[in-house]
Amino acid sequence: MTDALDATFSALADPTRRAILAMLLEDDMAVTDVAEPFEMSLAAISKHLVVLASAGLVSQEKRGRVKWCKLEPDALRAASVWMQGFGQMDAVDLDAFEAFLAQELPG
Amino acid sequence: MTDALDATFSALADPTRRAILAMLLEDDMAVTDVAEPFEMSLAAISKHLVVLASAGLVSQEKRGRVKWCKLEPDALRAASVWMQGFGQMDAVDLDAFEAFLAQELPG
DNA sequence: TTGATATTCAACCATTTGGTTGACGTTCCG
DNA sequence: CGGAACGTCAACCAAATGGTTGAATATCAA
Repeated sequence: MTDALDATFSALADPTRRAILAMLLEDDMAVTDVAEPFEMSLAAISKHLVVLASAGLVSQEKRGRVKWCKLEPDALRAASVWMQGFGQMDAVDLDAFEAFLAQELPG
Repeated sequence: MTDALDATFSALADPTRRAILAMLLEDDMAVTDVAEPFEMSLAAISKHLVVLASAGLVSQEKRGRVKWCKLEPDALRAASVWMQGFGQMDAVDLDAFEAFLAQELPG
């Protein structure tokens, strides 16, 4: 029942996780290096990365001891489309956007 | 410390709240009418509207007995900008986007 | 005034979330 | 081999979240 948008938005709701995404925007990083600037345990960052990965926002690949974390911007696309629809209320494609939204309506 | 993006994204993380926003996209509505299609108490919907309102995604104006709920698409703009940055990683304005992100990086 | 409608408040509950610490399994290096 | 680095797991904790019910507060209408 957990929608992909649920996972995406709740992953984005935490400032630590958004900061991680911003760091990964510049480069792929090891878990330890992701954790370095934060005043928080490595285990906590590891958990945040699990959340980001299970939302598809980040992929992780283990090479040797090191687990490399990579930003996956495609996963943001659906959520971005969702949001842009609200910003463009007066645009011509409102019907298509509402059809997309209708998938989420109850009943 | 609670960033505006925190509030926006965590408000959007709930499917009931996203559905409410979709309903309000079509028209302003009273709280009771917002609640009608959901299999959930009115009090629960009232709480969801408080969350949406405190994130600035919805405004509420009481006229008589009825509290009218109105979509506020502007509040989505900052979050939308944030997300679009990730989708446009190869765009020229990457520097400006990173400057914006830098506000969220830890000290 | 009496009663129905609209909405919130308060108390409560179960579950999830975001963090900690310490032990653990891997992998590299000397 | 022995130790250090990388990362996760497990148990625990406090606080937040999402829901319930029942009482309370306004407002309209007869």
